[in-house]
Amino acid sequence: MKNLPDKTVERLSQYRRALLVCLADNKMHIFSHELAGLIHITPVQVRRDIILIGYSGTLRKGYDVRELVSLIGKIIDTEEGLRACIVGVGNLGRAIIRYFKDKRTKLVITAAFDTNPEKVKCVFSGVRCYPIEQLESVIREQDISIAILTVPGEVAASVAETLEKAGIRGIINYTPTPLNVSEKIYLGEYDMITSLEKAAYFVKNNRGE
Amino acid sequence: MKNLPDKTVERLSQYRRALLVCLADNKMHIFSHELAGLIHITPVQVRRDIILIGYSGTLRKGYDVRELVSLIGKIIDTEEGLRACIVGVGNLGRAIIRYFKDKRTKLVITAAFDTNPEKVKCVFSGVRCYPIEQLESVIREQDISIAILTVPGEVAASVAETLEKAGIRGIINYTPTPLNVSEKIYLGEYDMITSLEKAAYFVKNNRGE
DNA sequence: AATAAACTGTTAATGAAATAACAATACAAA
DNA sequence: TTTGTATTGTTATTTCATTAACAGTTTATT
Ligand SMILES: NC(=O)c1ccc[n+]([C@@H]2O[C@H](COP(=O)([O-])OP(=O)(O)OC[C@H]3O[C@@H](n4cnc5c(N)ncnc54)[C@H](O)[C@@H]3O)[C@@H](O)[C@H]2O)c1
Ligand SMILES: NC(=O)c1ccc[n+]([C@@H]2O[C@H](COP(=O)([O-])OP(=O)(O)OC[C@H]3O[C@@H](n4cnc5c(N)ncnc54)[C@H](O)[C@@H]3O)[C@@H](O)[C@H]2O)c1
Repeated sequence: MKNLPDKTVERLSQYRRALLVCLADNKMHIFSHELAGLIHITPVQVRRDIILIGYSGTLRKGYDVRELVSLIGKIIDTEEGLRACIVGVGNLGRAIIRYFKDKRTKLVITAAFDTNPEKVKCVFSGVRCYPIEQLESVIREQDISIAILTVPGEVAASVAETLEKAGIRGIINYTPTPLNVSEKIYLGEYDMITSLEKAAYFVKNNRGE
Repeated sequence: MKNLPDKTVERLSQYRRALLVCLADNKMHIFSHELAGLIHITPVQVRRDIILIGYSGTLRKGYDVRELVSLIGKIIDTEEGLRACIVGVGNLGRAIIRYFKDKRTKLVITAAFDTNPEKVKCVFSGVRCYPIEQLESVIREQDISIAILTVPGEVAASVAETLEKAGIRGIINYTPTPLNVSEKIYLGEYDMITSLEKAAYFVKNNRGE
């Protein structure tokens, strides 16, 4: 499959989240306008995305939810699954560990790291916390591809360097410190202040979404 | 000032974050390529954004950091400041409260809400937690414009409804439940699973950022 | 049958965002 | 001076994303 647009990839993830809720409700088919409504976009966009991934629905019946979920899985997930780790088990790190627990089978948080001796060896929502010194060895042993960075901002850069040496392939940075890593590594930076300031700007200017 | 593009608004927030670090380092001028490097974009884009907000630098000297910070403030912030609240003081809620503490003067978290009697009346990083029953009155009294939603997914929709009744103008939803609120209300939905799955997709396909 | 309604799928048009190309100018060095 | 260099600011172009328009199908209804 050719490279999908960035935005489509994001929406596929959202579609799947919504579709899994449908499945849980025993809803087996869904129309483009229903799916669109669930995530606040237009039906046309849903259909375009779906065409883009090479699926098609049946007229007057909509899309088969299970098939669509499975196809999105084929695109986003890997056969063998990917493993992720949390670096920095503070409030945010723990929140994320707990949130991910049992959410996905092909994308699992398998390890956490911290410097605090009290946290090391603890198990948080089923995830073992290792001392930061073992970061490299654990990442290699467990074949962890993605790291979620929730350490204090001051140490983010040095931790990122260690992650790079350990052969990590993607970093999600929740730290306020922007990182500089090799081009080869996928880097996602998320700062809640930006989210909130964006909201503030739109509220100030009386613009809805 | 005319309505700025969405993306520009986001970048302005990022610029300011970076610029504040510069100021703290006593760096008084900055070139477009320096600022660009700090947030991984191109110098041209920085210059375009800056032109868009009606500022101009001086040749061979770059942009005046303080002036730029102040101008971005004029755009994003309001004179009197905006207030925000946290609804749901769990791990995530506490992490956010702590993170925002003392970060901005014009955008402040002034209240938190929870149903848990043990949390009510507690003060988290300087922010008082009120019982959810007082949500409406506190929002009106303190003139809170933005709510950050970090309650369990199951109650998100009903809390959002209460927020709407209380006259909230923006909601930032970290809950996995997509919300349906009036068009008038700014709504930002952020799901970490989407961020992680996006990372997984790009890692799988060996594409960097 | 014929007609209407409800969808999907596709192509065309528009709009937004990013990039490229380059003109203009200040400063430094020769 | 003159020339070269670094940097901003502007316009043009390209790319990407969204929306609009509509053609085509299936089903239900008369
Ligand atoms: N992006 C956002 O929106 C957002 C929101 C909240 C917090 N944050 C940031 O996320 C980070 C974590 O926030 P928090 O509230 O959980 O902080 P926290 O202080 O509770 O947690 C940080 C954890 O990192 C550990 N740590 C310190 N140095 C370490 C190192 N070198 N290696 C490994 N672990 C180390 C600490 O022991 C602690 O457990 C901070 O940088 C904070 O600014 C970001
Ligand atoms: N978007 C993300 O990336 C992300 C990441 C982690 C967690 N989450 C979500 O954020 C939410 C909070 O996560 P958490 O780990 O902090 O959970 P948590 O269970 O620790 O916190 C939830 C808090 O909400 C309170 N609460 C429950 N019902 C309430 C109500 N009706 N009104 C007000 N408060 C109420 C609880 O008492 C608790 O304090 C969950 O929905 C979780 O799925 C999202």
